[in-house]
Amino acid sequence: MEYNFREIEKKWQKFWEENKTFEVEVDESKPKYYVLDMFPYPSGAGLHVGHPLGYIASDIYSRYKRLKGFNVLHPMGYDAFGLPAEQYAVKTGQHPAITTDNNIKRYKEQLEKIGFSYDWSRELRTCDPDYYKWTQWVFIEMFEHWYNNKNSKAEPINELIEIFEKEGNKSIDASCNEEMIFTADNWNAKTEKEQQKTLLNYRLAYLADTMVNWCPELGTVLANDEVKEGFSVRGNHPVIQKKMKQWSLRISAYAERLLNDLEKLEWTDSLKEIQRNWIGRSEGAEMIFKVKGQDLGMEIFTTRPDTSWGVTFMVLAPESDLVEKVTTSDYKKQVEDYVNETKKRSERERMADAKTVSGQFTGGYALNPLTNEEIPIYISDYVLMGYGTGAIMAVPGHDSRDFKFARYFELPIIQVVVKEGEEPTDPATWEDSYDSKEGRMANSGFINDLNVNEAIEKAINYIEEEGIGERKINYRLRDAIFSRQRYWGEPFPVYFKEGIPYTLSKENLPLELPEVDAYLPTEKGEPPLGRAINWKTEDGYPIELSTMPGFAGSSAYYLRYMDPKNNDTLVSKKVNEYWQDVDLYIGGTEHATGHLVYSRYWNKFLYDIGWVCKDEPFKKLINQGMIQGRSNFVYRIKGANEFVSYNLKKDYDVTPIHVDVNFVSNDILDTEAFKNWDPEYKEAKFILEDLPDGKAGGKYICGYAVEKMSKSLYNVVNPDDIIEQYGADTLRMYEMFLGPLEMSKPWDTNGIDGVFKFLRKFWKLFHDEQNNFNISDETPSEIELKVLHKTIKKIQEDIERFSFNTSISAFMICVNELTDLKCNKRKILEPLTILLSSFAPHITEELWQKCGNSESISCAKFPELDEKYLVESTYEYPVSFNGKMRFKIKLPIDIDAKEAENRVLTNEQAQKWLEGKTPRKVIFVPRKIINIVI
RNA sequence: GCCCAGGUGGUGGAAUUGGUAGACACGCUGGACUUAAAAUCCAGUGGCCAUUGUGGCCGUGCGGGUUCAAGUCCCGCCCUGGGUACCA
Repeated sequence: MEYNFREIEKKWQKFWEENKTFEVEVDESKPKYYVLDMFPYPSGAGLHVGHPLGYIASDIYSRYKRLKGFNVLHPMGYDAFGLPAEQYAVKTGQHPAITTDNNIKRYKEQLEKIGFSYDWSRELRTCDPDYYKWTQWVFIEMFEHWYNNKNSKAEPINELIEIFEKEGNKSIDASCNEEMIFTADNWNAKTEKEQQKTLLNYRLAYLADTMVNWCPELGTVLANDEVKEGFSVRGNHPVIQKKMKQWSLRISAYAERLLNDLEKLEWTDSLKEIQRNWIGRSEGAEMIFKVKGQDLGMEIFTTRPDTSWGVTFMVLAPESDLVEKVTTSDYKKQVEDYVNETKKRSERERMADAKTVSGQFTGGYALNPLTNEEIPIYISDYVLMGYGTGAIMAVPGHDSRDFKFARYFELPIIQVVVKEGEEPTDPATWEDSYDSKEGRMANSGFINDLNVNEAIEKAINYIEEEGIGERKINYRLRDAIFSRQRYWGEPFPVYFKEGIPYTLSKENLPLELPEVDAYLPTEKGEPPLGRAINWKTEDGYPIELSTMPGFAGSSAYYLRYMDPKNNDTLVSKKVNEYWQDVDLYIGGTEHATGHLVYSRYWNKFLYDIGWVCKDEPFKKLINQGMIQGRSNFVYRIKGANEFVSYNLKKDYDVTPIHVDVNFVSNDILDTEAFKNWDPEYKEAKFILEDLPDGKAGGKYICGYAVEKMSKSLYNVVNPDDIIEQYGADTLRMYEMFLGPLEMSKPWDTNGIDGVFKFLRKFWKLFHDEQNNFNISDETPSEIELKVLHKTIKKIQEDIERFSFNTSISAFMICVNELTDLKCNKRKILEPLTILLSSFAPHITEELWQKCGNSESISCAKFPELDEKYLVESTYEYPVSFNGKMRFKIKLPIDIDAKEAENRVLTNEQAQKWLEGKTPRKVIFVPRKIINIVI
């Protein structure tokens, strides 16, 4: 029988489904292992060949762990809320639920063809009310907790209220929005409404006026990670800054833990680095500069309090509340004009303009608390409201932006740091500020002559002693904006009473997404939920109109997979204690600052309140590389319907045109398919390569380029087509064979034949020349056992370090060797089949069954490595002279250095290279090399 | 600007701890089988030079260095990809 992959793959996919082969339950008798893929957003385009790369890798690892005796949880689901389905709904009127459902069906069909070992009974989708009930539930929990900095932990808001009632808030160290000190009496005298307003400043999920990224085109606010260089990540629309009342999650409270706990994780250094930069910890001091003639302080943050003697002016962000207060009447008009101008400019414009200096003097002066000198206060858009305090002390001598500003407005520049061993120079002669991370202090009072690090310490201590300010650690990480003015997302379980938000009772969850007549804002400019009929509580209070963002549903999905059908809780304690956390998480690096930060935060919160037993969700994480497209080009002669082959194009004036890669194989164009592609090319003529005999009329060779895989570049390859032609086992192995998992690489179908040939060769080992199944029960020879055990060792090591491309070449070597040995012995082929089964599950199930096994091969045991078959009695040493390999010599494995030297030097070939000289030195490295120095 | 990866034949890549550079494939060339094609099988394939054969020199982005020995370690540069940014 020939290797009929179509029949075999269908048969075993059906078998796994019917026998629930991969469904798992809590089983205390076995160790657990949790392998997770980042679940996909089911887009309308379906999967291309790049998407399954990570899924294949995780599936190989899952199947391997199962063979090793682990109880493996390996689920799949869909991140189903999101913008594209909603935009499609706006265009066509089709309900996003229907679009999403169709897309999911297509995804699942495609995924099932690849033969993954998912436990499909645990499948979940974030748009399912039974699922988002728990997203809403966690939101309510966050609303009901505050962050206690003293314990570095989230605690119930009720306990906070008790403290307020007894002693006010003076002993509280909370992560909160700006808050005045109040006493117990103050608190108790507040009305319910006032108390609720105050509590909102403490809640981990809070409603507040915030500067937000507003995207007018999408009609919604976006989180920082959803904006890149002033444009929305989805759709690439301009984004502006705007103050709006929005829900936020107090993720900044967790900044320190999110940063420190990175050390515990087995993630790549580059990914940890991205998160470290995103969290952006900087150490320094917060200082207060008094405003001259007013009872008013300007709070600033600096990492360099040592340069305080070099401060010659102050700058406020135009959006700062202080602007109005410090501005004198003489400058009111100019300041207002400048503020209005900045407001009009988008973030993008401000950035593009980074080189032009702009700003405005306010007329106000501040007092430098260290020197008591008067310094002018300016406003400028190079100071951002969102970082630090929205105000800076400017040190033009040692900061390039301050330097440019000082030059422009002709403000004084003072040098306070001098490079070691140099003398101060006149700043008037400088072309730029002097980078001052190292050096010695000058012109700086009592810290003169100290080096920078000592000076920083001494300055901070002084500032604290004098009550000017305090040591402070600042984070770049902002609270996560949690409202979206969209339809297709989780509704907030929140209603408003006198404008104050209250959460629904948990018994009433899920709060289901209501029907609307259109997926657009209302005439009043409210979000689409403003169109919902009767969108209020039983008591008639209005319900929140925004919905939650995409990352809400993906923040705890890994927990829900553990216990997906539980109606009483997100995940039961017992189940959580068994599965614990994700042992291996595979997905793209694009989630580094979004999902991977949010879900760590979400998980830490659930850990604080005792719902989960691990404070980090993903122990080990691997980022698979992107599969890029490999586009092909034809070269059209300008003004003609004639195409010239790649190597001849230099003689013509041509335009390169993308051609569908499915008409091209090994860069050779199928000219007939090309003619039929588009009526425009029906009459196309071709100038072909020369044949070897010099005559024209050979092939049409296309050019190529590596680009993004995209429909518009005609370089999309659909896994369904590959499976139809070669089978899923070939697809799986070829995707792994392409190169290291983490590396980005172009998809090139050309090499796939090699893998396909390998599987057929493997199949042939089990069959005789007439294609009859034929294996022997003879005892294997030493050499056959050596081939097998060499392969067991290599495969095991490679899988453990996720080096799947090298495992595949090891399989190829093994099958080539067994073919040469004409080995068809059961004792060799059965263990080899198990080894291969995580990579190529269908063909191995089939052969396993033909060998007479009744159970699925996934229930087999991974073959034991026996080192005794690998023991060698000799080793072939490479012998090099002055580092250059010259010949090889076979020597006993246990030979000592002296004996080896003897044997080598007396060797005939060595004589030739010694040229009669005596070697100066002989280096003998056992089982490695012999090097002779002459 | 700053931070992180990476640069090896015609192509994808291998070399796990400093120890034989180019495993395994693709492609290409030649051959067998065939009326022919496909499939399959066999041989060759880093570059240059020499040759009846044995062979020699060069070679892992560039320039230096350490070492008996460097793709691998160190210093300086160039290039590609990714992250991030008026971050005080």
